[in-house]
Amino acid sequence: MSQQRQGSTPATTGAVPAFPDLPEATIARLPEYLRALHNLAETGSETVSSEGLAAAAGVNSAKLRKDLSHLGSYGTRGVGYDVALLIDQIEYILGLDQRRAVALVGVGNLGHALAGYDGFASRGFRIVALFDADAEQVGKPLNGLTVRHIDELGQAVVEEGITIGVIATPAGAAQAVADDLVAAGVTSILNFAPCVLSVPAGVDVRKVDLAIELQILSFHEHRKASLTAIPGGRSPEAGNQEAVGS
Amino acid sequence: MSQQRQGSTPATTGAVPAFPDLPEATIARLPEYLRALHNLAETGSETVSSEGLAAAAGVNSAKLRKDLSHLGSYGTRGVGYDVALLIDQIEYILGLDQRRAVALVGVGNLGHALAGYDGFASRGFRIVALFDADAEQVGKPLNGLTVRHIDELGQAVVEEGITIGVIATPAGAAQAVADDLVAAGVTSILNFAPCVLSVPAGVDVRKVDLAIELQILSFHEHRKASLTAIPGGRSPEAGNQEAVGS
DNA sequence: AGGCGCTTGTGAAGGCGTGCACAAATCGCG
DNA sequence: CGCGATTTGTGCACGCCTTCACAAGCGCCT
Ligand SMILES: NC(=O)c1ccc[n+]([C@@H]2O[C@H](COP(=O)([O-])OP(=O)(O)OC[C@H]3O[C@@H](n4cnc5c(N)ncnc54)[C@H](O)[C@@H]3O)[C@@H](O)[C@H]2O)c1
Ligand SMILES: NC(=O)c1ccc[n+]([C@@H]2O[C@H](COP(=O)([O-])OP(=O)(O)OC[C@H]3O[C@@H](n4cnc5c(N)ncnc54)[C@H](O)[C@@H]3O)[C@@H](O)[C@H]2O)c1
Repeated sequence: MSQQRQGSTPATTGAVPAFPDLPEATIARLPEYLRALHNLAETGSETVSSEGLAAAAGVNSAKLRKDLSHLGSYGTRGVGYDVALLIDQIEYILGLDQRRAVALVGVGNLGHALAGYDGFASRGFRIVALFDADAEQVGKPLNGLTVRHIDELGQAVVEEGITIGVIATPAGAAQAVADDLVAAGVTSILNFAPCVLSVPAGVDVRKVDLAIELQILSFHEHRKASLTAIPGGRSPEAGNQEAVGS
Repeated sequence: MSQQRQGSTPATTGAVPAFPDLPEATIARLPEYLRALHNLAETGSETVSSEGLAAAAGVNSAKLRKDLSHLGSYGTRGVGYDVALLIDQIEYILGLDQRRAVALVGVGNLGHALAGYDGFASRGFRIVALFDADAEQVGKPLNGLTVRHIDELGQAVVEEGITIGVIATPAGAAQAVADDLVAAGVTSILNFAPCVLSVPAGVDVRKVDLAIELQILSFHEHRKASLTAIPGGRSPEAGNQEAVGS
């Protein structure tokens, strides 16, 4: 019922580690560095110091240096990092030089926005197929693609070489869609539905839940308010305002 | 019948610490617990064990117990947790009993989807105002609200009691919008634009970058592929290219 | 050629988070 | 009323991550 998180992969062969196993925290920051580097490249910068790049990415410079050191030594002491080289390096590590094919399932409110988003194409991805279960949607053109029925998923995954699936269906359908994606051969899923997905080992799932983000912000608002306000905090039992329901 | 006092919180003022300072990691999981609890409540469950709730939320049960223990002791040994009580408790901690007012800036592709999303309303938030800089958009009705010009932001924040702002504008405009939001009195920002925002201390920013999520998945795809493939990894300097699918 | 200033790469320390394992507490039942 | 089954709450150890601080390396200037 769990997902992701393989145990430590012990060295199998004594082969050269062509693929350094980076810390998860580092991996999560590489895309941010990459975006900052692309911005720098556009402004004509040839090199950048760890301090400069760290500022552009919003992180500590020591952290950035340690992150990059995991990829190898691509900086020059006294000078900094070669912007173009570092871009290639990070894009290679992230596997972006392959322009991965992505399938989007659920062409509703959110799905439409995602399908029309050009920020994916510019950052290494191609949405190559759209799916929905609603007969009303199937067949409609959308941003150069035609919405297909979910039954064609398996076929499309093979034909288009899809490795990543995006779920933008209601929560109730998300697990079924995930099962379909896995069955079709997809091994990475980005889930926008507010629910926990169960997938086999070897399949990676990342979840984006906007309501959770807002709730975290709400907590900090609450905390900030309780500090500036009168110290007497109240107890939650008193049900004056109705609670949220769903 | 209410106290969330920590057993050992010495060395403070005599004031009661109505607000336990939870670990960030715990805070980030509370919304997930809350969602799982609402699901359980709908199925009629009165109580739930840490094991059961942990499974529903997709976490380790020990972790869940430790998280909840930070809120106080709201479980009963040998029985489990009272679902309704725990919901109230978490909603109180997260400050959701106030149904926070949210402003959405940028009514474009993504903004339309967000404005029409009912998942916010059902989880403690009210989008009370929509803003855009485009004269074309201003004045248009959208999901019961009228799009207003960004200049009216300051006024609306006061009138509507807005504490959270959502930025759904292009990256180039995001910093300016953030400045406007802060100037208007907003102290929490959810940013969808792919850029780093600079805000004064005391203002919280959370960022959602979908391309980053995909890139992290891409990394794992790349890693998985490099394991199953021929061990001889290549160096990225060689500017070759390989495409998936065809 | 040599020195100087700048920047990287990293050892070490500390903090945070996780998960195990178990004592304490509670309920149900005979 | 006591006992066993069950489940919480938590002490503890371990590993990951962050941050500091600095030696090593590089280029430039004199
Ligand atoms: N709209 C937003 O801004 C937003 C924000 C955050 C999260 N979400 C989440 O994203 C998901 C989609 O939201 P939405 O507003 O687009 O909903 P929606 O109802 O507008 O769209 C859902 C789409 O999924 C399709 N669908 C349903 N079952 C399917 C199945 N089994 N296979 C394929 N397609 C199926 C429907 O036909 C519909 O077109 C929801 O889980 C929602 O909670 C949406
Ligand atoms: N569309 C998506 O699915 C998607 C996904 C991920 C991230 N994003 C990001 O979200 C942001 C919005 O994306 P989009 O596709 O909706 O873009 P969009 O161009 O469709 O919409 C942007 C809107 O912002 C408005 N705007 C511009 N400058 C403004 C300002 N100074 N003040 C107020 N409003 C202003 C524009 O008038 C427009 O209506 C972008 O940063 C994009 O990278 C979008």
